[in-house]
Amino acid sequence: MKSRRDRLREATVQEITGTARRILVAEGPEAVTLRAIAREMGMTAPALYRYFGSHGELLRHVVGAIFTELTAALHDALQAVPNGDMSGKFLAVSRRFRHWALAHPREYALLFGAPVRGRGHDEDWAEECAREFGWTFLSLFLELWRKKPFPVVPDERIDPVLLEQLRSYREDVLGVDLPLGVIQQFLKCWVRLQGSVSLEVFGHLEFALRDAGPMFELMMREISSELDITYRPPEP
Amino acid sequence: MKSRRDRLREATVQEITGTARRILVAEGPEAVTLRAIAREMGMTAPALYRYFGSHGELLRHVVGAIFTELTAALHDALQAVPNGDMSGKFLAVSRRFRHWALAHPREYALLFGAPVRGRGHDEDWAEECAREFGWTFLSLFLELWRKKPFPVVPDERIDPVLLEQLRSYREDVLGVDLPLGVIQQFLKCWVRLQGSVSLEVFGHLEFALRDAGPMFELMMREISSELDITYRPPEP
DNA sequence: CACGGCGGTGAAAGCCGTTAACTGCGAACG
DNA sequence: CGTTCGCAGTTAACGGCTTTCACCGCCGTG
Repeated sequence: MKSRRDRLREATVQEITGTARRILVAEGPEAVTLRAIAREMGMTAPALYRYFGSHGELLRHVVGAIFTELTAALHDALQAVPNGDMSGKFLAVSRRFRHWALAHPREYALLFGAPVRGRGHDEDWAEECAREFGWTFLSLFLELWRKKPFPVVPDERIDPVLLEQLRSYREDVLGVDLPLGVIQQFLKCWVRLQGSVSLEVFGHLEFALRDAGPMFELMMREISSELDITYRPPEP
Repeated sequence: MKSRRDRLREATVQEITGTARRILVAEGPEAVTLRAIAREMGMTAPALYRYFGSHGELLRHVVGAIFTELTAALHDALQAVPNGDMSGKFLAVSRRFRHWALAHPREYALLFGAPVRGRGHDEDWAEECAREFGWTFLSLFLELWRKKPFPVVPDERIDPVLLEQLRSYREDVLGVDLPLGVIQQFLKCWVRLQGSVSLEVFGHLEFALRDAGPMFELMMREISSELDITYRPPEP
């Protein structure tokens, strides 16, 4: 049972992360200071210490919130595709990820740039949100393979050093029963996907491309053929 | 003709960027403050304004210096391979890039993370260094294609939006005469290369892999086959 | 030799995070 | 109902940060 106090507190926490994020979007990451947040809320900076142990802890909380929003966006894209259509779901989630990143570059930079080190007494709430985010893509990938298996390299043809890591990831983290080649393929795809999105968002393709969309679609075509997915161009 | 004053000034500039970088490596990017640099040099912070217009300008100068060092590292790797061996050169440069990034994660983050916006009266010295860095890889790629052409998609089968951008990049920036498919292939490879290195350096593969080396080599194998290169595993 | 400009200083303004002491006010308990 | 306790918030202050300003000594040039 939540007391009135608890509800108020929770609301304040939400207001804090909300204003922090508004400042992030409007004025960039270096403008997200305790004083600025407090100012915008009609408070003073030390009051924020009633809610977060430090500036970094607050930031990590914001990171967590953004992660869950991103996850929600992916799920939204997922559900907009009819349930049998695995190819459609895969393409939709991938495109939604890129689209979200381009629409929220500063949030993306916060989530996927050089990480904010150190953790508070939340231990790892942000980490938990990040894991959940990763899981939405991974679970889709695994479902895709189960429903419509694509060819996968047998264990004997995987680099032994890599094999061992894949195995421990499967056992210790996933706890599912799958060929390790599937996990290898997942990582390959994920690296290409997030890699290309990161480069684009951070502006590292602008030296040649004003609009990297076609390059992204080209990659999606290649990935689709690797996964035995029927590629369809985006709608709009 | 450089006067004595000019030589002294240049030496001081170098000392500044040197100590800035030492602090960056030892204590992280947020520790690279004007005061810290000045302290380490036995000066006071305002003195640095004789050399750089602002903290950001100094940082961008450091970025430029690091870019040229990275470029030098790539050239070093290049020349260690006998001159005819294009496959060897391509593999060597790619691996050296990853190796340098892993050996200098903080510098890498400064160069390839979310960019430091705003420019000083240098206009774009750092940009110039970045271009030169990009050019070392691009020129190698083009030489590779000229000496041993790999199959390339004809213009008609390139996305028209992409085609236009590739064309203007070729005309306005490169000024060379090549099929646009070559440039498309270059961008595809570069995105995979830098994308995977960025993810690894920023720790975004640690959720599954402790050592991403084998994944990188797997990618190099795939790229090699796309470029008709004879893959050879790394030496050590 | 005089002097002007360059490299340096200290002080100060205005940010920042963080801590500490203090103050009401609402809720809980006797 | 009255007391008390804890929580949200304040002000003041410390130290560090960038940046500007006024000042000063010295070196090289004319």
